[in-house]
Amino acid sequence: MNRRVRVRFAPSPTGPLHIGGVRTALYNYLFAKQNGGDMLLRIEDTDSARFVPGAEDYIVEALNWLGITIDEGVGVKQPGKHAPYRQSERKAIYRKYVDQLLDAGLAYIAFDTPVDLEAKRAEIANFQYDAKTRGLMANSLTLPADEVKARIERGEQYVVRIKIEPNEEIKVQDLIRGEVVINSSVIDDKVLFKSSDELPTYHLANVVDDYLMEISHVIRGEEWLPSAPLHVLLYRYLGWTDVMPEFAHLPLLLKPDGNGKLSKRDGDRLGFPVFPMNWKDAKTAETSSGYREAGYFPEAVVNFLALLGWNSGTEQEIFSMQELIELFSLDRVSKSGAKFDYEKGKWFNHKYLQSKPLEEVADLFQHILIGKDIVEDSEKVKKIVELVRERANFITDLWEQSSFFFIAPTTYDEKTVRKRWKDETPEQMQELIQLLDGIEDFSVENTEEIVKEWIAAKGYNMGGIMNAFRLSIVGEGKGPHMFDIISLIGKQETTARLQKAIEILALN
RNA sequence: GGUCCAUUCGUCUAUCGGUUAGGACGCCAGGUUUUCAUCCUGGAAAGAGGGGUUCGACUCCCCUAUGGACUACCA
Repeated sequence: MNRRVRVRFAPSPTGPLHIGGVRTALYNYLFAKQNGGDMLLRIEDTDSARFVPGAEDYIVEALNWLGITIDEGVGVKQPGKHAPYRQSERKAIYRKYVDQLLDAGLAYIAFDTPVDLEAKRAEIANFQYDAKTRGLMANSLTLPADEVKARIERGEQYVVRIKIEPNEEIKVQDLIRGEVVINSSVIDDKVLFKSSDELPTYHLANVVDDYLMEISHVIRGEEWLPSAPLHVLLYRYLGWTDVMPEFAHLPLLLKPDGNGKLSKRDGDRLGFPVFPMNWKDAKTAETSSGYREAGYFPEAVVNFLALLGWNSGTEQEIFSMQELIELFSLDRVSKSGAKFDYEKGKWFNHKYLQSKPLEEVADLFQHILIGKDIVEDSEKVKKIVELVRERANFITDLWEQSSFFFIAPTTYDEKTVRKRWKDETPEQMQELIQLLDGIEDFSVENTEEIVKEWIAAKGYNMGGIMNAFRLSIVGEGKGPHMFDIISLIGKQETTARLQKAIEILALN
């Protein structure tokens, strides 16, 4: 079948979008764009009880930040011809299909309350609502028609369940896993619709919407694989087999340590973000950290995520979104779950930080400086960033690497002092002050030449002088080339810092 | 418990019957450097186990083990 590629990302607004969901969205997007198709965003809010305000906006903003653009649906100015794209707003649409199934005898009404079901589960081991047990329950298959009618009229709550015929091999063709076969006897008569809120459950809403929205490919997490046969059956029951989308079930993102699927809690526990952006929980007032606020570039997050479960088959590791769109393919998606390796994520960001235009990085750093009430000439900031960025993984690391350019040290790293500040040092530094004070041209080349000549002439030890010099200027034994530093902070600041170091360190 | 999916270095992965099993992150060592990083070079590090099929299996099949998902009037 040759039809337009249309995929959807269909999250449930029960909280912030988590990184696994982001990857699902990304793969959908890459697939759609590669095939010149459409990417839809549909909000699956059929569970009124779990709805979280703000979650939808969060999802839209996160996708936007990452550069995963939506062509149709929620978050788009002109949502599209299949509006609305929020399932809660599509109530009226689903009822029709529920009735169609009911009329055809492919679904039935069940009155069993959660309490009844609980009791049955306690009573019968491995209880499942299916062909074997539905005869024991209170439903339109066991109750006389007039009683069913009466109960409904009385306002009794009910659900509509799919009627699964037992003992049939249901085949699902999966683009990643090949053919998956399941016996219909192990599928239970899933609830399709609940009268309590007049809303369908995921299974029905999902199939109906995918059909109506002309979805060609369903690309979703592996957790859906077990219910895929049910969905196949639903397409059949509804008479839509010929336009059933193709399925691709993505491997899961697993915890970096131990076992299990990566969860929201792992972020706090292991100290790295599992969300694209910060999220403030309205109830607990807790904030979960996000990649954006942690200093990640969206390109790095996309690149990192793209390679968690997919590879190009080459040894290339750095890909732009455009390259990913060109190269992505579902048959190079791996089948097994991927443990989430945060260290590699850092490396990706490091790579992007190095390859970004200097102006862009400097501009981002300026914002951090402003936040610290530091006002500095942009040309100078650019030079500083140029000197220190290779040692940073994140924009936020830049401060730690360069703070001494802006603020003179007030304390001196103890270990470095012990190692680098000798008895003869104060006198040497005093001489250095004199020397520097006499230099007119404070350029890197000039100061370096003069100081080195002085060291040689005096017969001093190069390392001894330079390390003490560094300690005085930086406050510890780190940082870029000394002459680069002093040329940026200037003569006056340099000599002042030396003077101060001599005074303070003399007290030890 | 049941059903389904999966299984190559610690991690992400390449390999689509014949390779010294390759790359990347991380780790270790060396080099560069006035320091710390960066960077460069090198190194250690893998086919879960057992049966088949085959001239030949990481690769195909079966069993076992292990991991994971699902098993709600949640998605």
